Amino acid sequence: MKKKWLLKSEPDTFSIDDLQNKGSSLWDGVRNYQARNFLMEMKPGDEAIFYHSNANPPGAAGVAIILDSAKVDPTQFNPESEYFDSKATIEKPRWFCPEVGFKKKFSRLVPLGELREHEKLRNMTLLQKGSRLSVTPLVGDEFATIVDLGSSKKN
DNA sequence: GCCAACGTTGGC
DNA sequence: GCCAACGTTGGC
Repeated sequence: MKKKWLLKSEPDTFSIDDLQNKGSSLWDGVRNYQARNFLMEMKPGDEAIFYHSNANPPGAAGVAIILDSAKVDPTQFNPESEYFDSKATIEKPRWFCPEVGFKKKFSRLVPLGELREHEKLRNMTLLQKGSRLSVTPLVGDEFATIVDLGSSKKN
């Protein structure tokens, strides 16, 4: 069974356009255990909403597809990297990242405010108070609902 | 830039 | 194991 996810990224760092240009990318740099556990659950063929956080406006920007399940995140071993983790060792890596491919960019960015207003997205993890997780599962028809919004004109 | 809501760290 | 201090996230 294919699962659906939501991946947050700051567009100043890595945007849907960057993913489109590269075609695919390791989803590295996640340094939160709960988010990591979700990354490790991802399977090839799973799809994810690509969400722009810390943007103006923040919102859903497109769709990504998981190309390969999570493997060891190489940035944790690199002292030059901002994601370096001195407590991680080759024998006991802490962080893992899947390979993520570009699927599509929405015809319009669906702003956070509009996601909040949508009846069917009421229980979405992203919208819960204080939710800062950068990787969350989508349930029910949340994924399809957001894709519909991103593929249509604003009402 | 502000600040609420978290997560992590480290002394005890 | 508790918890205060600190750091980060992310909307506004």
